[in-house]
Amino acid sequence: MPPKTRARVSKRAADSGKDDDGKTAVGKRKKTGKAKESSVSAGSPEYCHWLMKSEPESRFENGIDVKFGIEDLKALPNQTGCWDGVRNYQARNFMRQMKVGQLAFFYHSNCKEPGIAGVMKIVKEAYVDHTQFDKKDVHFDANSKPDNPKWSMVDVQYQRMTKRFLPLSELKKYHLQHRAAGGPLKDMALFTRARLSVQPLTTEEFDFVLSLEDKEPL
DNA sequence: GCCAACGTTGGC
DNA sequence: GCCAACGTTGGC
Repeated sequence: MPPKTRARVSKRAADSGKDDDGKTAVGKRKKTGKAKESSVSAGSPEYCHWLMKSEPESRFENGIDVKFGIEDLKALPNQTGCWDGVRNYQARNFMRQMKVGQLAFFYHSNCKEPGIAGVMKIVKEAYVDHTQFDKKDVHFDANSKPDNPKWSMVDVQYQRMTKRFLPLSELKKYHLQHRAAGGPLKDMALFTRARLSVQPLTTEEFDFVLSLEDKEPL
């Protein structure tokens, strides 16, 4: 059985050279079992902003620490890393829609204070996540074969910290307000698709969240 | 540590 | 292709 873990990033720097060409992941893919694969072509909106979750606090999975917070991304060469370890089809499919230059929130999950810590940029589009073939990796997937890889990743580069940390609790208050009275966060995936580790934001959602930087905490 | 929510698996 | 059982996510 494939590991069904939350999305997580390794401490690996992204520039390690050997990546199978970045385009294979985006093109045709075989149907893989029963998981629903949303497709861009089927009239779904094309998103251009994202939110990606990772855990900033130490947690051990099979004896391996999966901690990877925004400070860890910042510390990598070129402040760039590959977002490996995503083992959920919807999350993977969103990564496959990402384009170079697009912005994503770095979200801290499963920690003291969950919320948005900073902004990063997509610097390489989807390509094969090599950790799926690595028996020693937490995210090894015995069902995935190199001639038909299941999982993809993108490279992200640190851009900046948000001017202040934007806690989940605050975002949730806005979400509830907006759901009741209308507003940009009424359908935010963070709340409507709670467990999705890579998720899209509309421009309105993204801009509204960024505008909170300059506001007093709610 | 609890547990609700929800994605995935597998029997039928 | 349905759906109950199972396992994981992730806030609290």
